[in-house]
Amino acid sequence: MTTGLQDFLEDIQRVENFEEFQDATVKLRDLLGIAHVVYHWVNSVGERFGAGTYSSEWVDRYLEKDYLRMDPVIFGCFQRFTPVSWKQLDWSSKAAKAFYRDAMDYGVGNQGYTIPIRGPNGQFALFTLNDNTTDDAWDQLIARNERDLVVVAHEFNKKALSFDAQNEVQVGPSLSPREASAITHLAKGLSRSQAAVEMGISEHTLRVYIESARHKLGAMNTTHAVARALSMGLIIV
Amino acid sequence: MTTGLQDFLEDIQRVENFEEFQDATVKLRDLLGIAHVVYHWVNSVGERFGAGTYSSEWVDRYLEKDYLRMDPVIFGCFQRFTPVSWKQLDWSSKAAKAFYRDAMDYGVGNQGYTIPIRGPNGQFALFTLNDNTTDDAWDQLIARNERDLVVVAHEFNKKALSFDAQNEVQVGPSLSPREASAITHLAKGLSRSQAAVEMGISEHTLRVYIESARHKLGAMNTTHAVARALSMGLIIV
DNA sequence: TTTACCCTCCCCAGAAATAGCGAGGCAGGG
DNA sequence: CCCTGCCTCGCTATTTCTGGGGAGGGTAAA
Repeated sequence: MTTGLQDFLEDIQRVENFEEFQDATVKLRDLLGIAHVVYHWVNSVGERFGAGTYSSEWVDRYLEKDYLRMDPVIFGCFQRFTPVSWKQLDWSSKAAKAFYRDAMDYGVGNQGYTIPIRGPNGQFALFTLNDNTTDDAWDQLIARNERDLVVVAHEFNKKALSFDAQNEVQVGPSLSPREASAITHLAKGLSRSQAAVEMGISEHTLRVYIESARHKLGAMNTTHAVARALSMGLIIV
Repeated sequence: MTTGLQDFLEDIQRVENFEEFQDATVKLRDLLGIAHVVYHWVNSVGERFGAGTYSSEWVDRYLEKDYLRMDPVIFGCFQRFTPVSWKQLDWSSKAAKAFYRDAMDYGVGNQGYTIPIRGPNGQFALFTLNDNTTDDAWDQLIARNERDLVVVAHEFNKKALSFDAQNEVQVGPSLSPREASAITHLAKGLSRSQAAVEMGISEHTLRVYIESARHKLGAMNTTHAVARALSMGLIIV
């Protein structure tokens, strides 16, 4: 560790509740001398959890306007493994530009760096640093802390997951091999009859797998089941 | 960084092909003075990519016996976010015990530490350290390198992903807001009629969006379209 | 201004999926 | 040994989707 982040890691590990978690984001912000530090996650059921230094006005507006569905940071990170500087993202669409302007108006800085983190059952979280500064200054800050930040982001996520585990006793469903196979074929676009041929079983049997998978996944129909299996990482197309 | 892993990180970043990737695992093994270092990724469909210091006999046997389906390391890591020591896993089932004995016979050490890593589109990889030593010695080694190893694991995965990306020339399609919205509702489990109500339009209109999205995505049916939109990261449920 | 894409609405017939019931065999863990 | 979970197959009626065909108006870029 080349900066003071080493000590900060110890702090995170002592976090025991949401308030302390929130405090940790503030502390990290001050430590780095930047405008904002934010952690939030989106899970496959649509629940959300977040902490950070954005103003509550901005958070409310973000939710109200459903910016989640047009935020280039979300989209960019969703398709990527590596952290991204916001500059690298595609802000060309009209919606994205409007969103960007709106964010600035609510005190979000022009420079951002977001680390995507993925957990079990399709959990997807983002850890973001934000500031108002020049490209050069920002790049230097990132370059200096790049590796440590990955570790910090993971520690934040670990904590967030541990909070969540208290509430949810469930470990997420799992599919039997045949169920997974059936759902996978459907996700590839095969009809039930085609999938049955592919698997060498009767369509009736295949249907039982789909039904069974549907129930395990708590899905209302086949399409929903496929969507859930995909976002929980139970199948891969 | 508290160990020599700092320099090693530079090495990984210079890796340009599979041979160098493989060499990097060997180098890390020697650096840490342990028996094995292995990176591999799992793709529940069966595709795999891997590099490491396990003997080819063991790798072959692993595949031949389909150990992927009963390996407690795979299972454990799949449900977890944090790295695990193999000791913490559940080795109580008959199949797991047989697998463990077999692994020992093929030169795998009794101590293991595996870091799960998840990427876009349900990518799931494992980075494993392995050695033959006492519990105490192993715990100390891990404690000393815990954080650095997370970074190292991520660098390995980044490289592996970049090799894979060379093969795929993807310039995905994009959906119009209404199309994306329609597909998102279907992915949430709504029927066409429900989704139409939700969007405040007629079911006929909704159908046009779905059709249009289907064509853009090159999908054979609605389920396929939803699956593609999800795995391309075009929608978020 | 033209072109292109987006949003909205309509009809119909055939294909496919769904919900609800059933049955039996086989393996593993407690 | 029993129980649970998995794999396999069957029937029927109802609902939903799919694949064609239309039409008109809006906005934005070329």
